[in-house]
Amino acid sequence: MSTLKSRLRGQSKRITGPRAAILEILRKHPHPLANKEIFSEMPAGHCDLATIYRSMHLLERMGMVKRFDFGDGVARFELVGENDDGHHHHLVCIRCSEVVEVDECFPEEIEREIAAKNRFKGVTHKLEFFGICPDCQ
Amino acid sequence: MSTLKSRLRGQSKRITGPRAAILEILRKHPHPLANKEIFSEMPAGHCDLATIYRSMHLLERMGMVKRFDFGDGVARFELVGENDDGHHHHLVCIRCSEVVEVDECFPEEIEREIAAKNRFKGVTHKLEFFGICPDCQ
DNA sequence: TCCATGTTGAAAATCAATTGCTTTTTGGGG
DNA sequence: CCCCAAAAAGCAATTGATTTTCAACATGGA
Repeated sequence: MSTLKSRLRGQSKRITGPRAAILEILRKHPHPLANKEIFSEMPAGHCDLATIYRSMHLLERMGMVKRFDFGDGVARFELVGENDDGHHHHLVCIRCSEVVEVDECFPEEIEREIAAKNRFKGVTHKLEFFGICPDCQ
Repeated sequence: MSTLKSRLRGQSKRITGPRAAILEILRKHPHPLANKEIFSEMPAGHCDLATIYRSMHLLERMGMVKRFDFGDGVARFELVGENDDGHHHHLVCIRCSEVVEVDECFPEEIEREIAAKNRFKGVTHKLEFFGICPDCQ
């Protein structure tokens, strides 16, 4: 949370109730959360949904959260750890939507080859796995 | 086109102007097209956008087109070749949106490991690369 | 404490995609 | 070649996620 404060201050952004609440909610959830889910986790006098959308953009720009796309038209966010760029992938059950974090990543050498072959710079990737979880089989 | 006819007939679906036009447009475009792009490529008395949306669902279900998601909230489609499941990936320029087809794929062995480790069945993946193309650097 | 500026709430606006419903087409049968 | 039921298209309205507008409000440095 101190990280949040210093980073926000560094950009003359303010520490507000909604922002702190959002980070608190993300901190206690191990999986990517949709804005609506964050919204419904909001304690009591919850804030406006638009505020959550705005906050997520801010936090994403600051590199404090990472956006994930499971292809269902809903953006989900995860807190990014201290010394971590948040780059990782997921295995999602197409039946129940259970999400498992995946440690494996696309091989760097191959990515470099792809970049070189096409003369692209700054190449990254988005990768998510889909399947049927043990409970849904 | 003959494939289209036989496949459509086989499911008591009809061969209509809009469907033929859509496939014709996809055939002459080597890259994934958004529904709106297909719409604007429509000759003269173009059909309704809703018809394109409905047709894409049908063609996707029939395995004649493949849906791709570049993370910008717009679905794009590509024609699937005869003896091909259409599974491949793209390298997209984040500046000008140029798209290059990528032959490389996520290593099967690793995908199998991921599936096994988590006891998931029927695991597949969505993978797209992003970077800056030669012209935009 | 005061003030400039960043933020929020609330409602309206966007945008892609979907759906309801009426009118047209398509294609097998006569 | 014409008829008809079913499939498909046109068109308008709707949904859902996300964004924006704008007035009211809160934060933090002076």
